Amino acid sequence: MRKVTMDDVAKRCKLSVATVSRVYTNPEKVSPKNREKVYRAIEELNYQPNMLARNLRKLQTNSILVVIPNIMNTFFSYILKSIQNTAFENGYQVLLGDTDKSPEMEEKYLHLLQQKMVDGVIFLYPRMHPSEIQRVIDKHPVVIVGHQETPADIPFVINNNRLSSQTATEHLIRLGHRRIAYFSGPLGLSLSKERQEGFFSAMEAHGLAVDESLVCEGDFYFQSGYDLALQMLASPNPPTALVAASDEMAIGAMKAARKLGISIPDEFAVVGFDDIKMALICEPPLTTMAQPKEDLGRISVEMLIRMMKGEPLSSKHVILNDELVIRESCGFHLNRL
Amino acid sequence: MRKVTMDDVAKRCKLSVATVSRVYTNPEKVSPKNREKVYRAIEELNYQPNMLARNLRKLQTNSILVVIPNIMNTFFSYILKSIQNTAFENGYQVLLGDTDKSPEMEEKYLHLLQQKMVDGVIFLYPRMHPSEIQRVIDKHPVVIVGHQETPADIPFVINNNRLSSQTATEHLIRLGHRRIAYFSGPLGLSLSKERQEGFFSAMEAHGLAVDESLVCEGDFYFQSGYDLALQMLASPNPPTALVAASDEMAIGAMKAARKLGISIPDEFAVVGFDDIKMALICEPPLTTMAQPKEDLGRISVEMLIRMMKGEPLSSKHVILNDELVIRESCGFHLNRL
DNA sequence: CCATTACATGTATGCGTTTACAAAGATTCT
DNA sequence: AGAATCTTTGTAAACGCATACATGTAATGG
Repeated sequence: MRKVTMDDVAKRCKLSVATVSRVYTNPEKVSPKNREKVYRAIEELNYQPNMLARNLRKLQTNSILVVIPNIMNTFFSYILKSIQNTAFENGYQVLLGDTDKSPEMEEKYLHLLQQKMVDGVIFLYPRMHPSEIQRVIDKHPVVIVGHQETPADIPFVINNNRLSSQTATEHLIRLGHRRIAYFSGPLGLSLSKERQEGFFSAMEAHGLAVDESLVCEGDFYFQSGYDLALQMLASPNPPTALVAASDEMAIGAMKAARKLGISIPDEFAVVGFDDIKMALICEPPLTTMAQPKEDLGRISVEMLIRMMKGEPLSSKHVILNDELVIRESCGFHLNRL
Repeated sequence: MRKVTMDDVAKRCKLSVATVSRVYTNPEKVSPKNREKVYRAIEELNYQPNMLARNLRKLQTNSILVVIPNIMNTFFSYILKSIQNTAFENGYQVLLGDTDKSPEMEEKYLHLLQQKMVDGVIFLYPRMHPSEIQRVIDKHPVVIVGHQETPADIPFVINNNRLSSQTATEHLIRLGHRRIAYFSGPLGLSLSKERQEGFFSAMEAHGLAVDESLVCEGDFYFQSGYDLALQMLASPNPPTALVAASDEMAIGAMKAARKLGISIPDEFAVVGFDDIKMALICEPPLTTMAQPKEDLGRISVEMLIRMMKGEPLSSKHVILNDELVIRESCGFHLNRL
């Protein structure tokens, strides 16, 4: 029982390869009688079309590449999951490109486009410079998720970082906090800057001074939130609340507070960003700006598919809104705004 | 700037396609002088070989499929990450197949093998029946991770569930606990059964009776641990310790304990299984059996690559040992065994 | 100096499909 | 009935590369 090709099934049912091929691509073009014969032959021989040949002939692979900073991060993997689901429903395979946040890796993966290994790519939170991206992809279908600094007109879908950060900050202000700290992500990233701006503008809008010593740059991860908070909370004039640009940092900060015997939310309120799985499970459950992860994934795939099919995009840039989910880390958790 | 093929670069440097092709596959077979010319032409034309053609010609894709129950689960995604890294280092792409634990999805993804879309697959924690797997893969390279019920001789790499569960239980026993609860995973899975056996055998070995009302079947996830513990801890005669077959369930149980005002580890000790990221971050940090996730991933890829190359396997079945990492959820956390 | 070998290159075939085109058969219309 | 049209099928040419084989050229040995 060696490899069975389309020729074999053609012989088997005494038809040409062309008609056999047609029952796959244009079943309605072949007579019901012969179609039946072909199906039977396929069944009997347990034939499966060779995708390599099909791909070469059609010059497409029906697969897309997802370039992702880190699959271990549940925020990213949630989006990835949404992407995979949507892709699968539409008959696309997804190739995984975990970059460990390295621009070099990003570029390597992008080359799969010119090599025709994938028909398109979804680029999650790129670190590469936009103009570099443009240079590499050279008119291939790409949609970017989570980053809008794209002078080249690459389609993207993002959330409204500035607004959301503002909302988070205002939540704390409304709760009576005046001395509020802010932990940002790496400021090299535009989304970090946007979120930081949102914080500043909310403070300003309410006539609150920002103590610069209370705004620090982290790296989005747990440890940095922990370290930063440990130091800050032990200082002479600690903040009463914190806006963190990621849930992990927020949770790290809470852990630091607990270590110092500072109770949350009574003595220290914190709000995070992302709504990762842990936000619900940690102690106390974290109030956070929930990003529309599912939509980010789904919409990006839908856009990409349209591009790959050469259909027009209703809009090249999609901006989604986040939602403040209030749990217990800020107090007054029964108040729905 | 149209699609540039190997013919173009051949013309450009006034050589045949054969020699151009050879600088990719057997550079040493072409004279240094011409090799240089080819390189230059490639550079000038910005040529990238078309993988579709190459794949068809060589009847292989240099990519592997990873079938995975759920990428959102950091335990799985850790292994996936290790797989991706190893694959990348060896020049392989990884295609993602998230199944949401559905055997039907598993089977669909497995078909990519016969369709030649991938050269081999790594099958993480399959739910399909082994004989079904055998039927579908039909002599293609496959290695299974985390499941050994494979009458068909498919290579696998697993951890020693029975032993580890025993070790975890003994840790609690040594700490003086006698009334110990056990939360298992779905008992349809062989690894759940193995872990449960380990628990029972440890108890028996120490002459301890197992109260059947204290062993419950969960589903590995947070919520089930929470629900089970909430009920059990509120009962008249609660256990003083718990062995959970997953970290998520363990953390769920700790959360339930906290809700009931039961202090950990003083009134209730718990040990988990897996050593997921959250185990370090949760409160208190969880003592757990750490699986060799990195090795599980790396070794499975290494085995698969050998198989794809037709090289012999030094051993078809690899069994790795877990490691008890002692943190604070059982007390006496300064004691290294 | 020619026979033998080693090396470098070119020619041409095939990998397994899809599809444009041609051909043949069935159907409709005048 | 013959022309015109539609439907169904077959023939053959790609798709872009790798490679067996043939050819040509340089190096080696007697």
